[in-house]
Amino acid sequence: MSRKPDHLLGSLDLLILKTLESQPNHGFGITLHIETVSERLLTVEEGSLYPALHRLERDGWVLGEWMVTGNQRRARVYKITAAGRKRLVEAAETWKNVHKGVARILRFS
Amino acid sequence: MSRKPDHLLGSLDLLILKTLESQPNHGFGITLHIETVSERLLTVEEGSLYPALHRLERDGWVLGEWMVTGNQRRARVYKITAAGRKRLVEAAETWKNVHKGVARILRFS
DNA sequence: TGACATAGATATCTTAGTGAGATATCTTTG
DNA sequence: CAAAGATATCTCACTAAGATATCTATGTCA
Repeated sequence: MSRKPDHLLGSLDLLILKTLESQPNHGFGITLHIETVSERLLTVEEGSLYPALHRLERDGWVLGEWMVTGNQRRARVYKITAAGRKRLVEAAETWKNVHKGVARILRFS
Repeated sequence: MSRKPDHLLGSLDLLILKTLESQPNHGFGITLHIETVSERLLTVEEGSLYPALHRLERDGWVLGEWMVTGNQRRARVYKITAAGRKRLVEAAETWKNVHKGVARILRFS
């Protein structure tokens, strides 16, 4: 299957926020979640994911902290913030509207 | 209504090709078509549209020529090419798959 | 005449996403 | 034990799309 560039079509922030809605998770876990739940329709490159997480944290939509575990493995766990939840609602709304708009074009052109 | 950057989410090429599928049209007409058929859910900025048309022409998906009319008004009319039709099918497929993937995340997270 | 719609172009800017490479630890298996 | 593969994060260089803003010009209508 040829992987097209830009195949996430600007929905990565939405996907991350939605993934964190129900529970905190770390970057790698978020990737797995998105790929699993989408049944491999979506893939997430590390080079897209980590910058996206940093952006989301910078903008206050998520809060990350280094996980403290028994072992030495480092993992940065992200929680969605209150602002992030509002942002999620907004982003989902936008996404649905764009989808609706595009669907209308695909049907009636 | 606040206009978000990138609100077309990478779907502009698809929208243009789909618009041209049934009949040739010029840039301004394409804009009107997309905005009308989407019932104003989508808007197309000139600064996005014309570069997109030039890209599509450069890549051979559409063919443009200056319309010859009785008056002095210039308009460049674009037709979709055979390659463009294939590209359209592909792009619509990709779009549907991404949509399906995102929808799964939005439902089951 | 002035306003507005039609029609097209482009320069600059920001941003997202990719690809590639780097680092490091943990687990499994030969 | 050693190698391989999975887990986990990060960053740099690059490309490309889309937004904003501005410009030109014509046609129409009040």
